[in-house]
Amino acid sequence: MATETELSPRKVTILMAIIKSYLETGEPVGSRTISKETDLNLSSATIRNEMSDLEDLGYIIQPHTSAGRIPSDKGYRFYVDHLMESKDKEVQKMQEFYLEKTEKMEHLLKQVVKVIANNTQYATMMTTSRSRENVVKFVQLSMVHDEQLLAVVVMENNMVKNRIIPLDEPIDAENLLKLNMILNSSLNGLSVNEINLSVITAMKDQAGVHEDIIGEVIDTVAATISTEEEVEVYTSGATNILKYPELSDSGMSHQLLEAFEEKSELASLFADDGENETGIQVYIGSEAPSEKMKDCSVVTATYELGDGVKGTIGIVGPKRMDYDNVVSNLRNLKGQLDQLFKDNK
Amino acid sequence: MATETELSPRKVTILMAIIKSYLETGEPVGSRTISKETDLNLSSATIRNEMSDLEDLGYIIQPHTSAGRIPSDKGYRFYVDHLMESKDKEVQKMQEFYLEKTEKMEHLLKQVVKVIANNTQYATMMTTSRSRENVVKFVQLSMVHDEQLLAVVVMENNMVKNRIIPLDEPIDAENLLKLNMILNSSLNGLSVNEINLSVITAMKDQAGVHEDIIGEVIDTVAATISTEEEVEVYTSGATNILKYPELSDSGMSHQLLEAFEEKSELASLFADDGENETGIQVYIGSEAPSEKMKDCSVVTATYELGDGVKGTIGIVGPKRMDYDNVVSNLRNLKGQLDQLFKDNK
DNA sequence: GTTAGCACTCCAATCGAATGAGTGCTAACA
DNA sequence: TGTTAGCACTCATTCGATTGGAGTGCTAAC
Repeated sequence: MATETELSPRKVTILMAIIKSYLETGEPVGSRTISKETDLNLSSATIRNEMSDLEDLGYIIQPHTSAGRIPSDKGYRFYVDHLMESKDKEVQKMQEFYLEKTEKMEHLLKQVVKVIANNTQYATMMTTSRSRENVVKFVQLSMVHDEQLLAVVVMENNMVKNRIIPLDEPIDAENLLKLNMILNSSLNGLSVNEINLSVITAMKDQAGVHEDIIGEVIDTVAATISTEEEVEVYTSGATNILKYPELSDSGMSHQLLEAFEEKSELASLFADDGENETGIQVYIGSEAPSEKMKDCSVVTATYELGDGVKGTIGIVGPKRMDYDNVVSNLRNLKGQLDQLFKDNK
Repeated sequence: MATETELSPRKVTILMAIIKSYLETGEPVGSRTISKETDLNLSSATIRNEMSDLEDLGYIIQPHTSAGRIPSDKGYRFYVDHLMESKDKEVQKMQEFYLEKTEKMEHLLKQVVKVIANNTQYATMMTTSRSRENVVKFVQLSMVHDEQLLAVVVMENNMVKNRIIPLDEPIDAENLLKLNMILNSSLNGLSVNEINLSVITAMKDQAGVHEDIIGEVIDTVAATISTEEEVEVYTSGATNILKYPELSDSGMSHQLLEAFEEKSELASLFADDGENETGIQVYIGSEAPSEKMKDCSVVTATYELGDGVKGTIGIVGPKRMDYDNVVSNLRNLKGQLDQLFKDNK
């Protein structure tokens, strides 16, 4: 990073002070303020000179002549990078919260978004990556009724899916047992995309008389474990968006809230990302993954949720976001989750 | 209804004209407008006299001196009642839409709220009544793994619930079969609140050695079919609230959107209601079920969704709502749903 | 390199006048 | 008795002008 050569230490101090003040107040910050707030013992005139330089370098912006300065995207970027570096060494300010142990992933994720949204006061969403590596652990067909067959599929990560299949005629116990054996011996240990035509044909051969039924069952099982249903998105605190005038005044808030309502859209935004990096990522303004969020900042983090499932959390707030708090929350969350899944193992 | 004696036909015409105009424009409506719009051929002065009377009677309100009149809650109420009556006789304006057939209730409900929210442009939610009459049809325990027991419960309405129970030690096939028999013979045909302590004790007695396990299983089954999880709320178009200035300007919109985000809260609002009446209900202003909605109107309708399950839909919009359109949508929905469940049967 | 001083810019708030929609009332009319 | 024309009055809204203040940029002196 070329920042060291580009900015003198004094400029860094001033830039940080400007951003800090702006994060707190939301108002453009003037030279006098900086002169008083910092312990540089410089007059406002000197600060003005430095600020003029900082503006030329693109770190701060003047909304209009005779107003104070506000950070540019580049300024925020500098602040965030600086923050990340320094926090690696320092002892983190701990953000205290606890996650209750729970059996269902669904509950855990709901809890997580709620806690984070509450702590940060920003809109929060979380989704799990549909890990295609997920493997069938157990399949079972049962007769629920004369004309209804219940198919239950348990995946390696303990996700359970089920479906009721209507039948024309009942299957007797013997054949049911046989079908169950065929299904389990053929499917167990296979991931969704390993279940190809040849596996299916082999099963149908074994099924004999009930070939047609097994076809339907397979279809059902495939649909059941298909990825489509699998991607759930959990959100919380979407309405926090309305708390920040810079977002709620423009039509922006409407679009953002719609995005949070239309969860499927969100999922795709964050899905691709975080494949390689599992750390915390900060997207400022135009860096954000969606055009809709160009006036926002987005912080994402990806976590291991055990059994090869990855979860991505995303926090959306104004550019004037309390990055410090958000990042320390996400760091703490990592700790919590890691511990949770270590214990569960 | 005493309206006929209270209001002369001419007053009715004027009142309807006022409301109609206000619904369209959202602006207070003056005497001149009415004089021109109606075919009563009366001068504005006469209209003014009549309007003065209507105000004394409480049907319309003047927001401030020298402004036009807007309908009061009582005025809206009159309009709506009048609308309902007349529409019973007239041929309904048909609101065209189609629901795709789908297997899962969940999908159907998601579709319904989406269609209605789109058609009306108001915030829409739907929930199913936790019909306590629901009865256990089928229970099954299976060993998924050495230390994991899968419990699946199917209710009479084909709702399927499942849970994985961690075990300390595996159960052998023989005992598993026995447990399954005990569970099915004891529970099948019972509704949730018929499963009381004596039933449970009886089962535990039969279970013998595995008493402790059956206790846990029962707890799980109870939790599984407990009402808590059962009430799902589907929403769509919540952000439509922002489209109506009278709601979005005051802090109102924030609260409303929060309510729509915190779905559980909504559920309880509409749950009690509609037990007796299965028709369409209109709540205007302070009649609305929640303090938060005192500046809104709420239209609810309850439907039979087959197998004794009832669904309640609720539409929340400004008092200046297009009641006509909303009601005809809900009427059409009733037709669609009835047909859908007739076919399925 | 730093500082004091000063002219200048521009936003935001304030005030007042003009505007116009709409009413209430009165007197005349059928 | 019901209807209408006319007129004075009220009040929200709009617009422009004024003002105050915060902040800058520049220059000259330290």
